[in-house]
Amino acid sequence: MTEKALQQLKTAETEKISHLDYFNIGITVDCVILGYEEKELKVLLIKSDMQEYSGLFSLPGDFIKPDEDLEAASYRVLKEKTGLDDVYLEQVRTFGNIFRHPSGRVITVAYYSLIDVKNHKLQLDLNERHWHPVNEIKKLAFDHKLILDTCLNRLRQQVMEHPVIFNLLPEKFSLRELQELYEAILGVELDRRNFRKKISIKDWLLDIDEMEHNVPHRPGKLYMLKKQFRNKSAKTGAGLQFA
Amino acid sequence: MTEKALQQLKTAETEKISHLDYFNIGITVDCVILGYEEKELKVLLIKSDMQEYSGLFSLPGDFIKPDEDLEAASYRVLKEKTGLDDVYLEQVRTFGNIFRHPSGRVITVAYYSLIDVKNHKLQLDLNERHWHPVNEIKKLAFDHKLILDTCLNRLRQQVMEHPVIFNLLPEKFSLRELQELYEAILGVELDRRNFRKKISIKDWLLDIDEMEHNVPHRPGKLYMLKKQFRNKSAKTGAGLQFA
DNA sequence: AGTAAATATGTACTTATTACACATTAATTT
DNA sequence: AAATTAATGTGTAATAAGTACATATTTACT
Repeated sequence: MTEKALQQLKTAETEKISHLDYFNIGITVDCVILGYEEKELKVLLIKSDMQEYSGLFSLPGDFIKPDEDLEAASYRVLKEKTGLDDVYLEQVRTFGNIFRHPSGRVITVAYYSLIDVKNHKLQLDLNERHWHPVNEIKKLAFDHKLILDTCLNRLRQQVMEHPVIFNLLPEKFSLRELQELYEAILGVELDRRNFRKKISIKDWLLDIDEMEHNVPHRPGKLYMLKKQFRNKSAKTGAGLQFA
Repeated sequence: MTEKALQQLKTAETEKISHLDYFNIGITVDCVILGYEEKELKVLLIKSDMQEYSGLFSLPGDFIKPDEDLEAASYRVLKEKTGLDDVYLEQVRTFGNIFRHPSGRVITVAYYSLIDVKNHKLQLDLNERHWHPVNEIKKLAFDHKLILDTCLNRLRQQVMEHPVIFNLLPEKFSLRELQELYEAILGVELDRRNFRKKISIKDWLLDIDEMEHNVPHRPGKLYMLKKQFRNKSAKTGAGLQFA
């Protein structure tokens, strides 16, 4: 940014602050990368490399590069940590308390994404990256527990209205698997018949006329998410009903 | 931020970028300040002071100060532009495309707030601040039209679930006034009986046993928002229903 | 052949949503 | 004072959605 340009940025209210002050704030993206394994919702965490938080885990994140769109930064972090790039990713909220980062002023934009754990071969032992069951997480570095909880709440709001969680499942799944996933996310038990009725009304699923294999009981039918809903942003439609 | 602290910030992925690069991004808050006047939803805009956008209006906003919480910055902007501080204010989304600001890299966090126009004496002629009917706005400086639309969509999502829009009305109001406000925000016509039924189920309103005055027809009863709902954040409660 | 464990399915009850019409009240006009 | 105007205030029937709940069926396993 040139000095001339900076002049233009200034308004009457801000003139007292110098260039260095303005631009002395770091901006990061932090990603809540969620997976689903063994009937549990899990989040990808890395060992914090900061002394202040030694022993604690934190969300993967990185600084935004000056020549990189905000959204691109979130996809980059996701790609670097998981190798995946064609996934659901949603911006949730920006966190900017002064003292949220012990080393200085850092504002972070939080995103969440949902991925199929089995579908990506992650080097878990390297880089101290691990999947952690979200229900067992008590404390994280920085304000990352708050960020995690905020993202989980947003996910819970989205989940019944939008077909967002299918990235957490394999391509073909049974209704039981889908119901168990909903139960894991919402933290409640659902009635099987009512669940099926509600899902069937949504008209999200394609009956592919295949059956489960290798289950120690009667196999269920398999379904896929209809193509038109794959990897769509949750932003689609607001759906206000009010006569 | 000290050099030592900066070292701690660096991760393997970011080491190639220098301090100056990291911190060469500006951060602002932009506020969509909404009011309601003459049965129209209006937004407070100021004349853009940038050559690139001469003649266009823009949202009020300002740089975040290094020693100021993000949220505090949004309240400060609101206070500076309207004189009000005890109002509903909600963070909506952060906008960070590279070229969204012609003078350099500026990421902005967007908020919206709702205020009672009559209740604050704004110096409209000074500073080129004006109320503009939202429905007549075709173009704004920067990406502010996108920001405005995003905030309006968020407001429309919130409005039936949370008692947020009462800041747009005087303290005492009739059900007709309230319905007209909903119609202005949602852009639809509502059935009077169904509207009243729905509002009465919410149990937000207090019947204060007063009547309208100075209306050229039969006066209606006046209501107030119950105290427990005043100036609450829309964040309260998610309300998932799924048996 | 019998048992275990899950699938698949329907109905009655309650609650919410929608569409729709008429008598009443106060101010204004004649 | 009576008539007119323009809004308020209210209820019901029909449809749709949400909830609680039980039985027969299918496959794998022993």
